Amino acid sequence: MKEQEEKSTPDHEEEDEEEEPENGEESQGGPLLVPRVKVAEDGSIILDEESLTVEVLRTKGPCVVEENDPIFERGSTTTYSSFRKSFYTKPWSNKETDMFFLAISMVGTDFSLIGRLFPHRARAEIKNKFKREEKANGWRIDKAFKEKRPFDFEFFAQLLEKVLADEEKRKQKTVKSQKPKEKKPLRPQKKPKAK
Amino acid sequence: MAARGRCPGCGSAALVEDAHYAQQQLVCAACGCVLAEGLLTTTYAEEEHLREVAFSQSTGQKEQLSRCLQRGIRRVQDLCKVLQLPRVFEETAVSYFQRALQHPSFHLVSLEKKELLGGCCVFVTCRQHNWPMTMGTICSLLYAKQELFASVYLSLQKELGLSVPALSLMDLVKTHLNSFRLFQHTADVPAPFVEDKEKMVARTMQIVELASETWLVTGRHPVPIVTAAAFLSWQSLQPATRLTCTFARFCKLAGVDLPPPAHLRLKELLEILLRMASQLAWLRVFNMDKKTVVKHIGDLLQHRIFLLKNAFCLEDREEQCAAGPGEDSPAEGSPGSPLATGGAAQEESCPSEGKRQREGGPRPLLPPCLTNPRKRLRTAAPSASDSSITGDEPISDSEIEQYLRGPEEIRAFRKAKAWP
Amino acid sequence: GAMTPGIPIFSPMMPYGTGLTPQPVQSTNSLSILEEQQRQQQQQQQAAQQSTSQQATQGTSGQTPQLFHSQTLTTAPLPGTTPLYPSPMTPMTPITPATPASESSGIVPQLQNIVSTVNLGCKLDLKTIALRARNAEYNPKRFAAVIMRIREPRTTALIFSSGKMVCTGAKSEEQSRLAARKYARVVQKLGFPAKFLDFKIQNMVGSCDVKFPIRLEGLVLTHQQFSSYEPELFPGLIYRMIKPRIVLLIFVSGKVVLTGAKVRAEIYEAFENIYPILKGFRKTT
DNA sequence: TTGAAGGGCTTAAAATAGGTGTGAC
DNA sequence: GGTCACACCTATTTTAAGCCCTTCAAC
Repeated sequence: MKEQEEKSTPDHEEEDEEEEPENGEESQGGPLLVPRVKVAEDGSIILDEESLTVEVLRTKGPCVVEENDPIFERGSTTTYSSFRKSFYTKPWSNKETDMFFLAISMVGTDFSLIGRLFPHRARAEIKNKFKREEKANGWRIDKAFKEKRPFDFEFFAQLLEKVLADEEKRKQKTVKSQKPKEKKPLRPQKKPKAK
Repeated sequence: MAARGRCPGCGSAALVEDAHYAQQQLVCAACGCVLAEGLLTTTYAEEEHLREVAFSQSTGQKEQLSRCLQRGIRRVQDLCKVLQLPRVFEETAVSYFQRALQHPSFHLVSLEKKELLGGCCVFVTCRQHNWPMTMGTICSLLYAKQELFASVYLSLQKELGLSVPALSLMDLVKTHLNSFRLFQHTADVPAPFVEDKEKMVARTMQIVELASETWLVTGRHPVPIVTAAAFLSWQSLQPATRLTCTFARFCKLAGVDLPPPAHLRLKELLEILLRMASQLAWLRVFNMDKKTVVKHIGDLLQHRIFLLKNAFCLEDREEQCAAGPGEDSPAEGSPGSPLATGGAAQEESCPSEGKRQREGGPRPLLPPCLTNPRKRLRTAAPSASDSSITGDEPISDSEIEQYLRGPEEIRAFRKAKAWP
Repeated sequence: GAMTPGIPIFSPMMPYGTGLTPQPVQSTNSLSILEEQQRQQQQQQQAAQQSTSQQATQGTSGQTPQLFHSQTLTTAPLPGTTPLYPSPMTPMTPITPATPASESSGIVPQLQNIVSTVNLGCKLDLKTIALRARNAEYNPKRFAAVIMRIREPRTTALIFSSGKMVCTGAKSEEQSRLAARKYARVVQKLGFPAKFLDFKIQNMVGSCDVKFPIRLEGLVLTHQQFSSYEPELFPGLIYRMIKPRIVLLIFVSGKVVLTGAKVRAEIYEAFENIYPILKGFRKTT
């Protein structure tokens, strides 16, 4: 389904073939390794953690790993896994933040609805923005909520577009100053209908 | 189906099928790893397909065992084989798995989670035998999402009441260094970069130990710490030719990943080393920086106990200062406690705050999270009115009405939301 | 302009007496049933608090005594936490609660979040609520409840069509109750015959700072049966205390988060229990 | 080429509840 | 094969510290 974390162990670690696969025979003898955990067999209680006798291996000798080299040498892949779900959120500029407060005064705290006012922002981004502003500038949230403004999707959409376009223009200008380049029109008119 | 056709152990694509056991197996021709069906190369959805075939031959098996259990046990066994773990591990892991599946908490979990349960059991077994297994390794072998594996592992630990020892950093050093290709000449490893494994392991362990003593390890991912320590140890063993090699290049030619946190660990280690160096008279004249201090790591490690004691105010002083950097506590004291809060301006009362690092000035040895200012959004300090609320205050209509919409607003919103 | 709800009916006079208003105990007027229920709850809570320690009442009053002599809490050799001296075989970890169990930490955990529930006692049309309240959000496809927020006390509530409500974010029991009453009033103003039944604190989260760093790897060794420390997953140590049944998140920085309490005394008791243990892991050696 | 910074995720707890996954019976 | 009884997703809150990912700034 999803991806496939590309770099699935690309290379490293193929130089250890001298290890015999059938390992650890002798390691078996180490009774110290498995102090308890005998469990299974009788099926019954196994390992009663409850009785707090559990204690733990690490306290007992370093055992296994220590001289079990043949196996140990093989080492684990230790591939550092990083893939984790997280979506990048574009930082809110001052102007966009102003628009956020305007939205609050128009619709209140319906983040889903506000999300519709910000086509490029997901509902979760709106909610996080709200929580963040609440802590950093709680008074602005209060002020915006009190200043009721008539809800006008059209008006908001056009204003936002203008604000974002200006911002983009400014950014392009910065880039242009360093490397003159053609400016492309941003945010081409999109559905104006509030629906 | 992620990386079907590739051995997770060695990366080889030379896989052959081998009919042995009741199921067919995929075996890596390069390293001999058994990539059992379903365990490493299929999803549970695909396995539903394979099930018919596999179980048609398992007639003699205990009819009691559920398919899930049988499959799971095989998974555990196969995983143990792939990891080439001692035989005892397999038995222990299987018994854990049986116990887990029998536990009411895991009866009804999703297949996706059951899939990982076996891996968790193997992982727990490794930990209990001091086998330096990381979650990253297990997850990559299972093609599991780390956070999903984590939730299954934590619930297994919680529900079965297992005591799982922490991963030993010292053991991890030995294991992890084995994947560094720096111990023999190869095309991409220049002669001066080749290092003796024993020497590097020994020094890396000393550095990791130093990191542990100086609060750089607690709460942090283990692998990046080892990676950073390995780099420092490698550089210091032959600084003349290696000091100019960057961390990134080092990892690249060693053929290992460079996890992002490793950069931070390296930086933190160098800071500690610099402070230690400032206590050595014969090094002070050199005006050390994070580059040159590496040359003297050998000396620093040798006298580390003495140097640490001198570079930081340990123990006694530490206890007094510890409270200082701890920042604020606008609320810490207790609602009405006059003493603990100590007035309003508690901001930076202790002189040993933040980055102020005047040369050698003894500063308490603390975890970086306490040393670094780290600004954080604080909820506004509780006001007097907040604490005097009884919960029975009268509620005015006007207060409630501010939350209500007027008729026209309602009309506009009904339209906006497209509701009738 | 005055925003008058389109739905009249209810109006601003009936609310009084529905249980949403003061009249704590000795109410003599209408809706005696509701009042009775409230009273019972209060008594239950008080009883619960007393059973653990009478500190609770002091704490709730807002003026927590600085000293916080918790005799009743720590005098007993840490009841549930038997593991103080876990296994005799622990290598060289001389750590043992150095404190004479009767000594107080002098630190009072601060409540950070309270979760409470209340039954409004009537079926609700969530669409209507979402449409008429500007502090509400409703997305049945995403989540089957109206999410409502008020500014004072700053809280958030989940309102279900069954009439059940969850109030979150308050920093004290009283704030949580006041907030819940306000939500109920909003719902009433929208035309529903909301009551205020079975208000109950379901969870409390507290936090504090012991002011010294903690060796989590040492703590997990001697208290393994209660701890889970997996730095690969989370930087804090998860400590599941048995009595009181509280979960603590313990960090290397000395900061501690306590959660799972039904009454604040449990938070305090749990901290007093863990404090002497933490003191055993402050030093490097 | 580096880092710093900002935003969001991880962990714990608890109630609320519909829709759907799951497996025993 | 249907019922039963859970799992478990969505959502809310809050603290802790670390890690991930992106962007943008000095070199």
